[in-house]
This record gives sequence, C-alpha cells and structure tokens, in this order.
Amino acid sequence: MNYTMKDIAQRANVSVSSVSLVLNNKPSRIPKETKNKIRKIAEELNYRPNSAAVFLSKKISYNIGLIVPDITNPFFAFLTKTIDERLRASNYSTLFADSNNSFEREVQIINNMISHGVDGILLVPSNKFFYQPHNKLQEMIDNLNKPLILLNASSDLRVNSVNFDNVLGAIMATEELIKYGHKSIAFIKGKDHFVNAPERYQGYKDALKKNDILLNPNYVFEGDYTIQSGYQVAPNIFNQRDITAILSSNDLMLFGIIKWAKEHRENVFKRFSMVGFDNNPYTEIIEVPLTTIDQEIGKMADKAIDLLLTILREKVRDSKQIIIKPRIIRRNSIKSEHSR
Amino acid sequence: MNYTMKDIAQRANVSVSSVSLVLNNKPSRIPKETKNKIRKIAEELNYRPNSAAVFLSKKISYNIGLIVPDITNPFFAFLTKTIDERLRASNYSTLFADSNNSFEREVQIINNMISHGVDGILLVPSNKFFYQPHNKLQEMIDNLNKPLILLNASSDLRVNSVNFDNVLGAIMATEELIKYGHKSIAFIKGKDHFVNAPERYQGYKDALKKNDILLNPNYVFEGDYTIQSGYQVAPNIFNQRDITAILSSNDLMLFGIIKWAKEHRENVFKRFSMVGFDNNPYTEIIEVPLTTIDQEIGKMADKAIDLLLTILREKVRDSKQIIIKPRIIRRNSIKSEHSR
DNA sequence: TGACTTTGATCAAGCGCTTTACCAAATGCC
DNA sequence: GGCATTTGGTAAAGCGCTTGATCAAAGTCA
Repeated sequence: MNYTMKDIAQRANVSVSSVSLVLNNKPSRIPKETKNKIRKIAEELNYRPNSAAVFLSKKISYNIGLIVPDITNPFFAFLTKTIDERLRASNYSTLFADSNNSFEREVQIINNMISHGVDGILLVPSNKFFYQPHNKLQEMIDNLNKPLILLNASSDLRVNSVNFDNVLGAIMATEELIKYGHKSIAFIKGKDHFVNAPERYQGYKDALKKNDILLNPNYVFEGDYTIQSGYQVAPNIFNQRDITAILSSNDLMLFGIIKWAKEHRENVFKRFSMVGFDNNPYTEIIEVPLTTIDQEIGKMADKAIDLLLTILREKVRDSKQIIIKPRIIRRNSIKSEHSR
Repeated sequence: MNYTMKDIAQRANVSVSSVSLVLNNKPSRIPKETKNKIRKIAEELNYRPNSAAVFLSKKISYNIGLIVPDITNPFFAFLTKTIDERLRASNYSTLFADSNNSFEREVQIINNMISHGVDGILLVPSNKFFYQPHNKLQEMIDNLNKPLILLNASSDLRVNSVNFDNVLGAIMATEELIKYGHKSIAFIKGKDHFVNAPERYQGYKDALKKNDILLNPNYVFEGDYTIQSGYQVAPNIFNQRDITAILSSNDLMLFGIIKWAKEHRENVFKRFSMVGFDNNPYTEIIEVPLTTIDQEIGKMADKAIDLLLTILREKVRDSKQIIIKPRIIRRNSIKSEHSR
C-alpha cells in the first residue's frame, strides 16, 4: 500500500490531524519548523493523498465524468483532449467513457459514474439520447444530485447545455455560397433525430428564404454523417445537372462525394463549390482544402468547464443554456458561379 | 446526497451489515424474503454503492488508469475506445488522461491516478518516455505498488508490456514490395527516439538483406509521423528517379506525399507502389486505398486487459512481455514493378 | 501571583462500506 | 426437558482523511 498520513505523523511525532492541516495548508497554529518537517517527510515518502478517503469526508472527488458517443470521431477526440487538459489544469481528473452511440450505455455509465463519486458530468449525448420520453429524461437528470452539462446538443429539458448555434452556422455557410453567385445549392442533411441535424437544415432553409431563393426538394439529400453515406448519395447529386454547389451537414460526407468523383473521373472541385461542417483535420489530405463551418472546440470546452466549476463552487441549481457562435473557415472549395 | 446502505437498512428494519451481505451476494444465513425485501428497496431508491467507501475498505476501486500520448491520433482513439469497452465489460471504469506527448505529464498523471486509487495503469508511452534515465524509470515503476502495463512500446525495463512485432511488420511490408519486383524501395523512418521507429527501420533493413538487396542510404528519409513531414519529404523522393516503391513508417506520411503529388500534378499511384503502417481509417478518402500493416488494436487491447486482470486477480508480481504479430492488409497501392 | 491569552497542538466523531466474530431465539433430538 | 444445533441476524472495528471542539503549557499583564 501507499504511505498514509499516519505514516507521516509517526515519523514526525505529531498527530494525523496536524499532518492533514499542514498538507492542506489550512490555517492553524502549527509553527513553520513543524510544517516544514511534515512537508519534507511527505515529499520523501512521495505521499499521495488517498482520494477515496478525502471524498468520503469532503464529498469532493475531483473527478469529472465525460461521456462521448464515439471517440474515434475526430470532433469528439479533439473535444475530449481539450476538456481533459482544461480539467487537469483546474486540478480535476477525467473519468472517461465512450457510449458507442447507445442510450442504454449512457444511462449505465451515468449511474456508474455517480457511483464512482464524480463531482459532475459532461455528457455529449448520442443521437439516441433524445429518442427517450421527455419526462423520463427530466426525472433522471433531476435525480442525479450532481451537475450535468449537455455538450454539443440543445434541449428543452431543464438542464445545463453548451452548444453551437447550428442554425446560424448553416446560414453563414449558405450565404457564403450565395455570395459567390450560387443559387442551386444542394444540401445533405443528417437524419432527423441526429443531434443538431434539424437545426442545420433549418439554417439552410432560412438562408434561402432570406435571399429569395426557392427551396428545391430535389436538391435535398440525406446521409448519416459517414464517408460512405456521402459516397452513396454522390451519383444522385451529380445527376442533377443544374446544381452548382453543395452544403453538407458535415465534412465527412463531402469526403465521400470527393472519393466517388475521383473514382468516376469527375472533376468535383470544378463542378461544385462545397462547404462542410466540423473543420475535420483530414481536410488536409484533400487536394483542395474545404471551406467549413468551424465549431470552435476549445471555446465549447472552456464554456462548459467554466459553467461546471461555477456550479460546483457556488452550488447554484438553475440551469443555463449557452450558445456559441460558429465561425466560417474559408479555404479553396468555393468558386464564383460564373467562372465555371 | 445519494441513498446509502443505512437508508436501506432503516427502511427494511435490518442492519447495515445485512444490507451489505445481501447486495454483494455474500454467503449468509439471511432468508430469501429478507433478501428480496432489501433488494427491492435498493432498486426503488436507485441505490448506487459509494465506490469511495468500498475502495476504502476493500482496496479495490474498479478504476483503471489509461494514459495515451494524443487522443486525436486515430490509432490511440481506436485503442482507447476498445479498451474502455473491454474494461466496462469487466466491470471496470476508465480514468482517462492525454499526456500530450510529455513525459512530465505522464509522471504527474500517474501520481494523480494512484492518488485517485486506480487498481492498475495502462500506459501508452509518449516518445519522450524513453528519454529518461533507465534507473529512474525503473524506480518509479517499482514504487508504484500497482500493476503498470506498457502498451504499444517495448522496453528492457522490468515492466509488463504488450506490443506489436514491429520488426516483423516492416519485414512483411518490405517483402510484399519485393514480391512485386521492387528493388529500389524508399523508406521513411520515424525519428530515432520515436516509439517503435527503430524497430521498423530494422525490419526494412533485415528484409533487404535477406533478399540480397543493398541498402541505399539515399533511399532513406526521415519524418515525424505527421502529414506535413510526408509533404516535406515528398520532393526529395520524387527526385530520386530510380525509386519505384515507398515504405513509410506510418500512413499519415504517405498521405502527405500523396497531397504533394496531387498539388504538383504527379501521378503518385502510377509512379510508386506504397505501403504504410497503422491502417489509418482515412485511407478511405484516398482514391487508391493503401496497403498497410495493421496493428490489430482489438488484439492489443484484449491482451493488455487480460494481462492486467490476471495480475489483479492473482496478484502476481513478475513482468511479462507480450508480442503480437501484425498482419498486412492488401489494398491497391502496390503494382508490379514491370507493369509501370 | 493569579487571571487571561496565546501557542501548539490533539481528540474524537464521522464519511459509507466490509467483514469477522459474536449472539439470541427457535428448532431438533434423545 | 435439557442440550446441541440451526437460523437469522447484529455489533464493532477499521479503511484514510477532515474538522470543530478541546486542552495543556507557556507567556502576558495588572
């Protein structure tokens, strides 16, 4: 086993209480020399406090649960990295779990994390999360007795959340294309129950309306955010001869379209202007890097952690919905409509 | 707070001891009806054991620490996902940390994890890990008092490890190229202090020797495993007119070469046969998917967790070095030398 | 000198759970 | 009926740490 305060106390000829007071820098009347002696012994023994014992008496574990739907998705990987880094900087650790896009797992994991004594939970919900009956979810959240923050998702539940303004993001993207003269803009939407998918579709529609462009239902396609689904939908887009631009709900599906085009010897970059969502780092591989809507992950992580730490510090109970403005990253995948 | 055994005991009119015995399915003389009553109440209250308290008395936390150098690298992301899944299946949770390729962080994190009471640690060491003085490292590992398993790295330290046979992987890759008639094979090696990099270089050299091909130092290039470094090295490879094939220490650097080629209108797939390492999932985006050496991540995770759980169960102390055979995944990036 | 204050600590309870030893009541047996 | 045995539990200590209450000794002051 590891050394305990008892070991230090014995070696320093003081009581455990004194050791505790000193190592935690609590105000006490213990003189400098004794303090130094205790600190030195702790150092020598490489004393590490037993968090379980600390938790038992203080009810603070300095563990925060983080649940993501799929860590192999670069978006969630970057988010996880940033959150872990920020938490560590505030002296917290990350209890991690991958829900593998399953709601049942999410519930299991949440229970398990509470059992493991996390101080709070950051949940990046899977698409399946919002399938559930509203009141059941609300009850679960309310019964947690620990702060829960939803990331990358919005909800009308009474719950803290941090999300990007997806409607705005899609508007920005659509208007960028319109600015370059495009009027026949295809949209690849995610499935209706996907987190943030309806909002992106809404933004697309809003932007068209605002610019007096009629929505053509033949220009709207659907995918499931994977490269494959982009690949599958690609021929249909190429078949619609008047489409000049594509807005995709994420970058991955554009990758699929590009792959299909290359295999079929179509010059996709000449034929279409393209904008995606997510700022996928692998855009680097593409010979023409994609213009994309960047959800600034660092910002989201910061906001979420600020919110969480504030709740923990001040024990507030009401829930807050934070919305972050996305930004557009202009690269080379948009050409003026007339230059084609 | 959450409900405790005390709450259950009160409601069931029994002692806390009984509740503990029943909920843990310990042999006891408590009759079925009482057991059922206790279980029912626990269920109703959504009782979740307080792991900290369990840990304090049993010294088992059911938490395993996992440290990776960079979660945004798909290889580590897949590894993390698999490990998390497997651990959860065995009733353990994952205390995660990203060391951001820093040795200091690794040490900090390990101490913190021990303090948080993990039962064991799975460490995927960063390159900088092996910079350290050998004896210091050994001392640190020995003083842990918890099983530590090194993943994706080999070491002559007394420590458990699970790694792929990188020499063999590189031999397989090189011989695959030789089989297709290639003799002028470029090699992009990782920096010497990179984990597994010297082994891959060794395999390349071994395979050449075995096949009576002289090593040409002009065919050996160096990168740091990033797309950029492949991009940078690309013109030098294109300049060596007799090179017909490229073996890269990872897929990412090949991506960089492909990108450079496209930008410079070189038909890279016609000019070179290529083999990489890692089975990077984004090979999908490339129009000619890459043949690669796959380090079966699932196998590595399984072996590591088996080893860890065995150590925990049987409290063995000696260290074991497990080596896994890699496999080659044949795709379309190799052409016969004569068909060029 | 005696009352009061300050200094330098310690005591003890409690956090929630596990586990071994123990005990009282009921039952079985001759 | 008296003893042993079985049944159905409980008591209590301990895990390592925190913290408010407490206390003895030394120093201060009038």
